[in-house]
Amino acid sequence: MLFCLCLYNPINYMHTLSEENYLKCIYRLWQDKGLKITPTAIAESLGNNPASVVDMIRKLTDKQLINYDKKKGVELTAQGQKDATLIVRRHRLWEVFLLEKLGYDWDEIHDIAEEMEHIKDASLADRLDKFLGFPEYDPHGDPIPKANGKMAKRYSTTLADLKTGGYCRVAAVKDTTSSFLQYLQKLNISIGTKIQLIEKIPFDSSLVISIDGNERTTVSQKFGESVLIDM
Amino acid sequence: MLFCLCLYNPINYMHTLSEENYLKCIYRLWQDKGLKITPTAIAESLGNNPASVVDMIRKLTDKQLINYDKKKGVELTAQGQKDATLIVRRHRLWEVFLLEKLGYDWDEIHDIAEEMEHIKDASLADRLDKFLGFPEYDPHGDPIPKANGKMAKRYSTTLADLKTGGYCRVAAVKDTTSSFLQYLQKLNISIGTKIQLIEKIPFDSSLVISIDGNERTTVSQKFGESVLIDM
DNA sequence: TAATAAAATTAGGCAAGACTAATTTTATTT
DNA sequence: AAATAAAATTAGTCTTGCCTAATTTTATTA
Repeated sequence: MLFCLCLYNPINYMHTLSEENYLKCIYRLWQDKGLKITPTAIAESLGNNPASVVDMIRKLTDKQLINYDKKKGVELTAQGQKDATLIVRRHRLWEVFLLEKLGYDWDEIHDIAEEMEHIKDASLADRLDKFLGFPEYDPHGDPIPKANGKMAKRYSTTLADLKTGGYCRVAAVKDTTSSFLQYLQKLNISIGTKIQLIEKIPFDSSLVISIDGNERTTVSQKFGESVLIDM
Repeated sequence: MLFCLCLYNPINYMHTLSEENYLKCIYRLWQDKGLKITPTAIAESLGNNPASVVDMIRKLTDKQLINYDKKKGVELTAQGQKDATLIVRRHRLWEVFLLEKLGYDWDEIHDIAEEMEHIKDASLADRLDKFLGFPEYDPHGDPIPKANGKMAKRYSTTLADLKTGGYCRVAAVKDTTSSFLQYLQKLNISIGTKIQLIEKIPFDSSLVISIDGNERTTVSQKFGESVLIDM
């Protein structure tokens, strides 16, 4: 009887804090680029040692949340995708709550949501979603996965991809560090801000832009690659 | 210079999950009764082994959050009281949020708040407090500590203390297990419900009561001792 | 007061999840 | 293809926070 249970319910739905953070990290790497997800990439992303990552890869493989193949790298299983999506859903919903309901600033919410996303209750995300009015995007412009796992369009074109003279609107940000978000605030850029690319400096790919039709400002290539746009 | 830092800033404001749970437990034992707080009492309350408690007593003593004396038992230092009060404040505020904003039932909120109380952000409790309209009591009738540490009256008289024929109103509950709260709901008892004690059975101290003027019901002594009243 | 019971403590161990150092495997150059 | 560099892996260690078992201390009772 116990054997049957093991056969048909092989998934352990409770994950540790650490497991959840690895899952989320793998999910993010998978979404960000189509690249192979290596232990080194995960280690860099989490600020951990590759040796620790190898340990966790074994653990998550045993729990059937990922598959690991030296050639293909790490891949989320269907269950792993589901679980990671739920964590991301909770994270983004809490960000909306913190900004809209508690009045936090743009640059403060990420770190707090980083803790709140791990609160485990079967109906919490759905209740919060309803309470917030089923938002489609979080304050950084990232789409919030729905209860069924589906989500709105993810923006992938960056300001650095815009061609000279072109116009765009800021759709999302690729970086959630407070240093970047505070810089954006200083430049008066938020989600929806209209930007024109005036010139691209060949030497270092710096961008000369006009924010909301105002005077020109120069920003770095790194900056341009961190701003996702809608054309 | 480092030495100076140690001298004047001896308190470590970041506590682990486990440390916070011990602090909260000690705080509760201290509030519940004026009894000596022994390692065994803490162990029972947390469901841990006394040997583990002794380890943590050493750790919390080193962090200057408690004092331990074999004669007097465990006592919270001023800092320990402050930190424990903040955890309790967060717990009770989240309970209000979960019930009022997310529509959870009375018996579901305690366990979730048990996780949420550990979210660390300097202004979170104060923002949540404001968002909720500065509630005085949580859904179980426990007073919510204010930002300054002060709090409204705690009820201490129980239904079992009421004298025969006397009337009271339910002010709070001493037990937050879902089995107890579901039983209360079944009996149609909530905070504010008017109860009359009709008779006390000498044999086992069972109580014959009338809820909201309705027909008589008999409840156990254990039940009576878990209901806090306002006379 | 001596005997017994209960509580507190010490000693040693275990699992999780991180680390370093050493080694093996894979990729990249020359 | 051989040499070198980089990545992956293994082995062993550390800390936290728990455990059990054994021992010591304190309380209780005959």
